[in-house]
Parts: sequence; C-alpha cells; structure tokens
Amino acid sequence: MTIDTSKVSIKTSLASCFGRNFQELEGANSFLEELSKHAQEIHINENCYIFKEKDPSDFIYIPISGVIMLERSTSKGSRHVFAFLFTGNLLGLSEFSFYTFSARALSNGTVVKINKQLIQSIFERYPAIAKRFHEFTNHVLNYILDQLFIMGQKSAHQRLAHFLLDMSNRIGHGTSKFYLPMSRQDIADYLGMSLETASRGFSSLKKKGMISIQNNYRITILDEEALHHFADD
Amino acid sequence: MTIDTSKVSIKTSLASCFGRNFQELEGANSFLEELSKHAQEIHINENCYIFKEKDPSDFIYIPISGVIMLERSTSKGSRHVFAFLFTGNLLGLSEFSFYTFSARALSNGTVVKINKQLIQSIFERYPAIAKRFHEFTNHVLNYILDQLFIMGQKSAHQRLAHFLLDMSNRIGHGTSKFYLPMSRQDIADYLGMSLETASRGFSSLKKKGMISIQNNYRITILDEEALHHFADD
DNA sequence: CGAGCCCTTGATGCATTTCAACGAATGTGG
DNA sequence: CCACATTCGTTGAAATGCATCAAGGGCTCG
Repeated sequence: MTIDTSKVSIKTSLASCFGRNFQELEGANSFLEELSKHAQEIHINENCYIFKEKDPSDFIYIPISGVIMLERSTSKGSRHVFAFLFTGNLLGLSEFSFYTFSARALSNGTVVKINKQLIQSIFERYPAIAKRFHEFTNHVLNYILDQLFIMGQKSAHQRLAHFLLDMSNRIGHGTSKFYLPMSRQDIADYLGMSLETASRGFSSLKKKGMISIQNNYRITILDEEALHHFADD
Repeated sequence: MTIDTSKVSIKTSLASCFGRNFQELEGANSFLEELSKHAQEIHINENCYIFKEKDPSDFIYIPISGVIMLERSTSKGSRHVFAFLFTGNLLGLSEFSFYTFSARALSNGTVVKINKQLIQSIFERYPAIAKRFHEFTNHVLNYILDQLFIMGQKSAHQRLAHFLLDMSNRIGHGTSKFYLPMSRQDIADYLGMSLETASRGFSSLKKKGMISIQNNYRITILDEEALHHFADD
C-alpha cells in the first residue's frame, strides 16, 4: 500500500509538480520519506472515478501516468469538463471539506494518494514546501483565468484552436504530432459547445490546412503559426 | 504615507479578507504593526488604474472602499472583465513577476498597498497568516471555477441572472435592493456577451417580474427564488 | 460480415451579435 | 431656464453562429 519514492516515474512526477530543484528545498527529503511511508500508489482503470463531487476531500492526488478529467454534472443531465490532468499536475487542491467536482480516469493509470493531514503537517514543519505548493496553486489560478478569458471572448472554433495548441504543449511537449486522450464529447464539454460544433471545428481547421487528422484521436499540427493566429484573432 | 491599522474601516477590511478571528492568529498583531509602518493607504479616483497589465507585480492591494474592476484587453480592441472587487476582497495574488490584467477603480475609493516582500517576510515568520492567505487564494480559485462553469454551460440571460444574484450577495449582503456600480458594457464584458444582449437580459428579467429597475443602476430583486430557478435552469 | 460506437456532415431553427435608430439622463453655454 | 450636445441604455431588424435534429460514414470487435 505504500509507495516507492525512489521510482523514477514518481520522482519525475513530484519534480514537475513542485519544480525543478525540488530536492534542494528544506524538508524535501523528509517529505519524500513520509510519502513513502504513508502515501499510496493507486492504479485506476479507464473510466473509473478517483473521487466524486461532494465526496469528503480528504486526499490530494498526483498523477503518475494516465490522463484524468475533472467534471461536474448539471441539474439537467449535461456535463461540464473543467480540466484534463497529466503527469506533473495535481488534483484536490480544494480547502473545502468536499470536492466540488468529480475526477475520472480517461485511461488506465496510476496516482499517488496523499492524506491532506499529512500534507498539512509537512507544510507546518517546512514552510519552503508549503510555499512551493502555493505557487503551484497560483499557476493553476492563472491557467483558469486564461481559460475564462477564452470562454468569454472567443468563438467556438477559436476555442478549439486554443485547446489543440494547449494539448500540443502539454501532451507532446510542443511536438506537432500527438494523441488526444479524450473524445469529441469530452472536448465539447470542456469548451462549452456541442459535440457537432467541436467536430465541425476539427474539419474546418483541417480544411484550412492548419491541422491534419490521421484518425479520430491522432492529430498533427501542420501550421502552428497560422493556428496561433487564428486562435488569437 | 503610512496607514492607521486602528481605523475601523481598515480593520474590517482585513478581517473580511483573513477571516473572522484574524486577530487571534499567531502573528496577527505583528502583521498589523508592520502594515501600519510600511503599508500605504492610497486614494484612487474613478476610472483610474491601480496597476496595468504587464506592470511588475510588486504590490498587493486590499480595497477599503470603492469598487475595483479587473480587466484585460484583447488584440482586437475588445475587453474582458475578470472580476469586480469590493471591500473584503484582495488583488494582486499573482506569484508571477507581472500582473496579467489591469485593475481599474469604478468609483473613488481607497486601497491599502502592501509590498509583496513585506507579505512574504510575514509569511515566513508566521505560517498561520500564510495559511489563511492561501485559504483565501483557494476560495478565489473555487469562485473562478464556478464562473467558468457558468460561462461554459449557461445562456446569456441565465448568466445575467447569476450575476445579479452574486451582486446582491456581495453588494447588498443579501438585500434585494442594491446599486450596481458598473455599466451595462462592463457587465457584458464580464459575462462574455454584447452590451445589447445584456440590456435585453435586464428587460427580459423585468418583464418576467423577477427584478425591477428603478434607474439604470438601481435594481431590486423581486422574486429571488424564481431568479435562482431561472439561473440554474 | 454485421453490430455498435464514435465521428462527420447536412438541414433547420433558435440564440446572440451586429447594425441602426430612438429614448432617457446629465451637463454646458447662451 | 431652455436649447443643445453627449453619454448611456433600450429596442427593432437583419445577419450570423451555434445547437439541435437527423442521416450517413468509418472504425473496431465480435
């Protein structure tokens, strides 16, 4: 049930959450040690929930592999997708006692599950770690602000262009060819549009020669500059 | 140039930022003392900027009186409004070295201007204060997530209904009659719609008997329950 | 080969934007 | 105190973007 913090996959995940020189921070080693004692490495199957909206938010999760989707369902059966999380992200930041959205695995994967009280006690002993963590929160905040900006200002097809550029950075680390781990419906629910509009967006960008579509999930960005230009209006 | 932390207005503003029993926190008094020595109370005139996008983000501001609007302008001359801030809010949370939006006063008012380094040094000495501050950040994050949800899922008139309910809570503290400090254009830019759509939204809600409009800026919520119901679909 | 799933495409209708005109409130100078 | 200009909000009509409804196409897996 415990984890092995010497594993490369876990180390890199932690490093990309907490920053490059994480190991040099005061308390970093104690933190890792406590994690290896008390944290759990959990495997999650495709389409299974890590937690659901209104569950008590007692844990924080760090994705090691796989893709996670944060979603909330509306009174009317429809669904909003808040985010797609990859290695190097972090979920369960909430200071509330309940989660305000659900977290679902889009693919088989593993996460490190950390008790919040453990995190809290580390923070109290090692302010440097706490500071890093809160810098992370701040980056999330800025990311969401950008998303809010895009949702408020851009047309459906522009939002899709933004999305593809973002995915290219986050999945392919900037490579033009990458594999989308989510369905058209997921993308539509993330960008606040219908499935059909999302699909038309793909077709339109393809016709404009900005992207090519090998198959439904495999995309290549052909003209990144044009895509950027289109996205930013 | 320094501030008087014994002033009731300043105390209540700090209390509503940092929570009810702020004074009981370890380090609260030192914090207040340092503020009275090093922070500044600044008067801002209507329509003047407190800071602009891309300015170095060296300060944090706490509104004491007046209303502040956070905005960002697009490449195409249009504008996005991120938030309206009142007493008890806080601006300049960013951990980046530059602000990612501008802050403009919608009315004459005063803010307390605090050097970030001062805040940082307080945080290092008094973790309890830091913790409170980061809880605050977390509330902001959740607020923005809700906003994102609304932007992605709701129709224009529903977004307006949400907005009015939010303003009723924040301005009138729940009273049904309140004064909107922003123009229709500001509201439209906040909710991602055209000025005309915002205006039609007001008319429509009025015709449905949910609100009444004394004059452009003075609004009464007549049927809060119906408004809630309409907003939530 | 056929079933089922997801994606695409077309046609239609509704929501929202855009363009344009009008109305209400405010301020200014005669 | 009254024309007049100015600013801001409302309303109408036309155009557009997007959702919805409906059908067809291409995978994948049995």
